[in-house]
Amino acid sequence: MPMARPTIADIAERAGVSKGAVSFALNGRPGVSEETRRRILAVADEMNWRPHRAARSLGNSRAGAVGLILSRPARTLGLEPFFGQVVSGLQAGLAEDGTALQLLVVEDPEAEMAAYRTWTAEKRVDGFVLLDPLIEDPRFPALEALEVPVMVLGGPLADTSLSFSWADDSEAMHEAVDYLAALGHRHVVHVAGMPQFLHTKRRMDVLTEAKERHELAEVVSIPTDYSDSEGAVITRRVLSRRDRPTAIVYDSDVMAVAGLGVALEMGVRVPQDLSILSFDDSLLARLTHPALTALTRDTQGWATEAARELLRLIADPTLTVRHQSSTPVLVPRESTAPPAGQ
Amino acid sequence: MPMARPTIADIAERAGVSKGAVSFALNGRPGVSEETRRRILAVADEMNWRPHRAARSLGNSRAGAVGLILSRPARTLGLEPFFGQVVSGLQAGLAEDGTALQLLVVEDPEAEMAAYRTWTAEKRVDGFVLLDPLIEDPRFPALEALEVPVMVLGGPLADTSLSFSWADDSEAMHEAVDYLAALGHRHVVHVAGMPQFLHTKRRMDVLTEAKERHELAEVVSIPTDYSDSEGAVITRRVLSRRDRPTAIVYDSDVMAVAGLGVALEMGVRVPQDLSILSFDDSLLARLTHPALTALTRDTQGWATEAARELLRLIADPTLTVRHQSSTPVLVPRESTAPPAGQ
DNA sequence: AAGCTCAGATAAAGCGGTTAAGTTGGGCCG
DNA sequence: CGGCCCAACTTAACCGCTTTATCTGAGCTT
Repeated sequence: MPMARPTIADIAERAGVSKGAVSFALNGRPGVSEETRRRILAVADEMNWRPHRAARSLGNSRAGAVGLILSRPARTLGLEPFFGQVVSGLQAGLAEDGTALQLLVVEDPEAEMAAYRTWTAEKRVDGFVLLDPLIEDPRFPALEALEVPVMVLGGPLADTSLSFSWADDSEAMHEAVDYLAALGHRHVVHVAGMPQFLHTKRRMDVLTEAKERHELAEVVSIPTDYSDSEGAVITRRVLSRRDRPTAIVYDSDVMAVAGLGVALEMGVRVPQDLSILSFDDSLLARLTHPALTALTRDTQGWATEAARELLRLIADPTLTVRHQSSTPVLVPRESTAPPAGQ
Repeated sequence: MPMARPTIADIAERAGVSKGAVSFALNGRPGVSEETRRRILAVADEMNWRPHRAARSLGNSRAGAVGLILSRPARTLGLEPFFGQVVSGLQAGLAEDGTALQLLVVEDPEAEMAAYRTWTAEKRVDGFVLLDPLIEDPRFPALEALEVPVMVLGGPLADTSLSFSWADDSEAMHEAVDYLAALGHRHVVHVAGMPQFLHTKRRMDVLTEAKERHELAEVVSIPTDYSDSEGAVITRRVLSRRDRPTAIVYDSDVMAVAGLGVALEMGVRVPQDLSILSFDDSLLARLTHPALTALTRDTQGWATEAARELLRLIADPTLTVRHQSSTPVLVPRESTAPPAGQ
């Protein structure tokens, strides 16, 4: 029969020291001589000891986990590659420290807020990662009030003490528009994401500004809910106009692929009659024919960096981290070309 | 300043009872009268009390979490919609009970095994969910030895005491092959998944058997690593033969989409010259043109059911659960048709 | 040699719950 | 009316680890 889980008391007995000494030794803090430390570590190793998580948490009031709470319809998780990337990226960063990732998917923002409160009150996690910051995000003040470490993926954020890690979407959007303008496009439609998202707004702002800079004839941003169906509907609508755009920028690859499908269905050739650019890259964008020109970024790496910053923040809650990760890069593929008649 | 987190001691004092009574009341177990219970609950509610997770775990030796450990290259997580579906499905089932899902992504099977051991030793979780059972899966005996509740997603499993929840892949594959045969296909290639996976083997077996049953001229299963690139390479190879197949069944939608791309690139028309069927459905399969005929199933619902079963198992570890979920269903779309010259 | 300091260890008090083992007092029985 | 039982509570131990005193003795000072 397997021996019961050893505790530090067992180690202490076997090593002939006190529980306290064992704790000091195992945590690498002063209070024991080097020699005793080595002896204790040897015994612990020999007995195959592992700290009991709950006991440790109770003792030092660290949960050893951080929370990620998503309020999107659950099925979105499987659809948007973004989530998988973020989750595995976060996980990688946290794992370096032995910290776990607790995931919760809820249906609405109220449930999300409730979960922040509950998990904080239960000391279930040491901090949170927030996705998709909104323009006037009600979660920010609430979380500030909870006085819990938070790392927002997105930004930059003003008017909040919360930490964030951002990528320069504006710059990336500039690059995209400059590229299209250089190709000779003057009628550009932007199929955007949810208008309340901060990054959606920033992208739309760049577009408005770009219109003047490049003396474009038309630049419109149309907000959506990120679904493939809205992407398709809007594409169908703008391609049905007499004065149709020669280029469309999509805020997600799912919408871009849906849009491409509509173009095919309507006999609009890509890229001859229409250029398509996706502000989001993934396998999806590469598997289509033609493959989609996209703004690509290392989402996973970004999330890993953010996770590390969050761990720093948890270690020292007085910090406010403002971290910037690399700017998305334009990867030209087959879906963009100069407009016909150019 | 915010009042410190209330503990049951605070509640006890305020309600004029002992800590024990409070614990009984809050957990709905006998030992207090209905009236006292109500009073205690009222006080707890008023003080906005939440149980401290670690304390509770230490007391009743339940971690209140289950683990999901994946050993796949981290990027796969973002690529395969399957994972997102499973994660959100599990999460939904566990949430009903307030149980959390701990996720870990590791690079290789050794690290996966190490994590099972560590998490069990640390009492970090109460049980595990296993994905992708292998034919002679070394994880099974190891986990049996650890004496920890486990629910395998896949099966059916023999020679193990582990519980599992399965969907009848064989039956589904039958349906797919019958359909193709009925359309008139006699040369069918199966671009399979990893050969060591149990479900890959079962699908391949069905195909072999189907060959005789339907008197097909050719039926080949070609194992792959599930990557889009292998899917493409193999498709290119089989389509280059003089005697090319008239239908290809892919074990994942990612490979199916990649295969469709190759067909387009080679001027092979789908479905006129080639029928494509995907043994896996997701947005991906629906967004392509033509949309892919696929075997579809409610992965998320399956995971939710499995999660519930795992909770039962944790409550009563003597159980061995054998749960069957619904069989995948064939959804004909545009990528399948009778072969040319039929 | 008395007085200090300080490293190296011990003992014991938590941390916030759960739970086994008492302790009451009222109702019911013969 | 004494004896018993049982529901309703209380006490206190315990879960496994951390952490804050507290203790001890060797080495230095003066």
